[in-house]
Amino acid sequence: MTGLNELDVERAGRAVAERVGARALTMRMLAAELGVSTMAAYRHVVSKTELLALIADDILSGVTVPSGGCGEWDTRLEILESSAFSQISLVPDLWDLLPPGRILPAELRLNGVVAGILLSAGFEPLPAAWAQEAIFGYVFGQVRLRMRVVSAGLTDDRDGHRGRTDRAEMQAHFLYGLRIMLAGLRKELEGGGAASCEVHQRSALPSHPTR
Amino acid sequence: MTGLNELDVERAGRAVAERVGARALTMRMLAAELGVSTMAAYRHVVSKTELLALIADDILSGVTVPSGGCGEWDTRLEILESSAFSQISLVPDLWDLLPPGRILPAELRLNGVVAGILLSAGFEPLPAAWAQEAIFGYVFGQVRLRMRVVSAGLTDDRDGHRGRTDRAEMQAHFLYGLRIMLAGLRKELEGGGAASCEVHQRSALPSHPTR
DNA sequence: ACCTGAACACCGTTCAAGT
DNA sequence: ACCTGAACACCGTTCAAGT
Repeated sequence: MTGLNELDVERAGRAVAERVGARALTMRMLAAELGVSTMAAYRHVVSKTELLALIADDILSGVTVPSGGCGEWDTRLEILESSAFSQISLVPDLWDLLPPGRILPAELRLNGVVAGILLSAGFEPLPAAWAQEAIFGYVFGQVRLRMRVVSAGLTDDRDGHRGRTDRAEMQAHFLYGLRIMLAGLRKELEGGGAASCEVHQRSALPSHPTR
Repeated sequence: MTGLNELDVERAGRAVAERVGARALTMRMLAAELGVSTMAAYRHVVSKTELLALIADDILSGVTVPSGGCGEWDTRLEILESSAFSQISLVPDLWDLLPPGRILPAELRLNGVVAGILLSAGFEPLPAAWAQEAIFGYVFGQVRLRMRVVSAGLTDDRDGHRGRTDRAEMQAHFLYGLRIMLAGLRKELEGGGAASCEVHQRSALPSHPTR
């Protein structure tokens, strides 16, 4: 046929990464998946790091963006962030290996959507940006925590459907915390900015370990 | 002298990791820091992974645990988690490289403290556990986000104290989201469990990317 | 233009020696 | 018991050839 193209490489990379995790993914593995020599992929992606960025962008593009008339702002955020959580969970380790200081196009788009939802809810621009980062931080942190927990609890793995139960439980835990956060945001919206006061008060937090 | 011991190795490892990050830390670098051959450290730590676990445990041991009479439950949580945030931020990449499914002793201890604070606040055991995981997830997620942002914004780095400003701003953003979360928890405590309802309702979340 | 195979500069770690 | 130096099995990637 007419040879590889970037999409082939990205798809194969994503497939392998979903199976074994982004950390274990190897350029040689990728080549084997494509049935091609080790260096062939480099004709279409400049580096492994860049390949991972492509995959991550693709995965974030799969996040469900709720339409405007899809309920209150908090329901819309819940839909979006739940989808983000399950999408991000698809490829283990991927978000540990992304090039630092690099914002993916899909990430930017999602940030815009979330900011829009928060603004429509009545937040001022600055608090909206903070809230958006707080939520995103929560999502990423939960993905990380879940990975660690899942790895830890493989003892009762006798029947095959334990993994399924775990996924549902993961989602439940994630949703619990997300709703806590949304409740806090709702309160912030009504009560008027209790969270942002006195941020500069405690300038020197204890950063010296006791050892 | 009487040679190396585990503490020497851990301290040198931590020092190097704080400078260059846990990802860039190399066993050969560590040896150079210790003024010793590449393999010498292996007499005292079984692997690089285990060394990182030691460092991480040490760092978490430095988290400030507020004493019982130190204000309301939410103030105590704020103190503890702020300290956790700044401690965890000390060594870049460390929490990306920790052995999966491994709970550190210091982590266990902190979990216990947080759980105790939540129980004393009036949470039932199960919601307390969920809330604790939600908070921890947030903390880890913020550390990750901050690393990415700091790396991204190195353009206006002309005067030397830009890093300081960033650190303060990081803390401010972190605190904002944490207080949102605490406000949500307070509401949960009063209003009675709106967050945990209907977690099994939406069994199949959209996990198929549009591509 | 696209692919290959050998090679390079790393890495964590094993192993046989040295003291 | 502790340390060393060479070596091994990987990695991502460069480079000179091949078609």
